[in-house]
Amino acid sequence: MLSQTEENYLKALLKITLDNEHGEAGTNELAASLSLKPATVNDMLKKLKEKQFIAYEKYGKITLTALGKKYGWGIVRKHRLWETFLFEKLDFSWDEVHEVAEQLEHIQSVKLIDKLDQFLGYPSFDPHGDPIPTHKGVVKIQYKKLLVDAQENETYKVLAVKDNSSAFLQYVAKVGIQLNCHIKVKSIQTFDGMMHIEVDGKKSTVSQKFAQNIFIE
Amino acid sequence: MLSQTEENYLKALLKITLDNEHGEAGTNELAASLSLKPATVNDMLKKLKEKQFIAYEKYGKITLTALGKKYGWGIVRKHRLWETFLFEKLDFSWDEVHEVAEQLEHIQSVKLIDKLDQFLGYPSFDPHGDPIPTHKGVVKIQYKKLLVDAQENETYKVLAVKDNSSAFLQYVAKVGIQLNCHIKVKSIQTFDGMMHIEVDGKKSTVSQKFAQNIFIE
DNA sequence: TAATAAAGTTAGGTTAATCTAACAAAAAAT
DNA sequence: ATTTTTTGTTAGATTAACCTAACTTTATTA
Repeated sequence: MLSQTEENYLKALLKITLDNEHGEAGTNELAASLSLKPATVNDMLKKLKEKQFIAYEKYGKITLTALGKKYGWGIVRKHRLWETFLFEKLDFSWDEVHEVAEQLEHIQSVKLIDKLDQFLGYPSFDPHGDPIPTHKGVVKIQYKKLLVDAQENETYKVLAVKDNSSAFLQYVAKVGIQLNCHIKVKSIQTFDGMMHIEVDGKKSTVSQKFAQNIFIE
Repeated sequence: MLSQTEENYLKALLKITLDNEHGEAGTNELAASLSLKPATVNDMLKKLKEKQFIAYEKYGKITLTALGKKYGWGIVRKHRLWETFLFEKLDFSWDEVHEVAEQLEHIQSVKLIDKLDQFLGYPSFDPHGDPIPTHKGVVKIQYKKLLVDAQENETYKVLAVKDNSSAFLQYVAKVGIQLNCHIKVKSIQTFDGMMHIEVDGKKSTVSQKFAQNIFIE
């Protein structure tokens, strides 16, 4: 069985390798993502390699093995199911679910997760619009289009958010954006990418950084 | 904030001090209850005293302070609410809830527990018939009568069970005993306390040890 | 009450997960 | 093609939570 710490490493590695082109991660990158020092991470990498969760040579890049991906996706599944539970059943807000799910994702009980899945009606997406893997394994629905790629005078539907930090999600909520809502792009400032948008009749101006974190179609 | 380990010590101490006459516990007793060595426990006792959760002098008995009791009951509350959730909402059986609740009780989020309490309809008892403390604090409903104290040819209602081990609970279920069901005591063997009982028309013979673990009225 | 047993303590050691400081290798820039 | 910067590694230390072995205090019993 994996320790909570090991689980967190696998989850972080999964995230990084999915974001990066070649499915690779580096020691410093991983350390930053876990708020740890590279030296600490280096020790753990040896352990994870030993346990066959990662493939990795000295001074080389890190990749997850099939086993590592399996465990990583398992944690993501638990995280997203718990987020859905908190949001749907316990009336947690969008930005509150993540922190508690970070703890709940480490509970060890296959039965618990499968029963929770059933109780929630086998949801396909979590409150942030991210897909929930089934108990069989990976589900990979790739959103490609971001608000930053939008064009003037077009209307788009919000599918998911990229950043799950509570600072960002509170901002998102303030602008009136929810999952599946429609955003009309009024105008885009070519100089700095600032965007004038309208959501349910409410007008706002958002930064390029903001627009890089909203998935649309 | 308390570590999971510290929480387990406080929970065990609460249990022991409630069971013992004078509200006291001993190092070896506590060690046995946690499946640890006395030397290990001794170290932790110093830490818990330092943090003002227990009162305790070298070679003396251990008692919980008001602060220690408060935390201890908080963990019991969480444990029993999660057990109720697993039993009521996720269809876990009587004997399966304990193990998973042992993990869930350590999740840190006041909001989570209060929302869970609300979601469950502010239950007063967990699936074993044990009272659930409110968010204000301690609830102490003392059952005094055990099946072992029953008399021949009388019928009793089951209020709770004392032992929560899955071996015992599976046995209880096999005999047909549920919370609030009625047990008719047909006869009692004076030599060894063996008891012939009937539950919903189903006849069984149970040992004195068994009868010492069923609360009745 | 003295001997024995039980309960509790201390000292020293282990492992997992972290750190800092110093070093080595690889990549980027001049 | 050197130098510099970035990235990654190693060595040695720390802390929490555990252990064993040896010891001390308190309680029990003969």
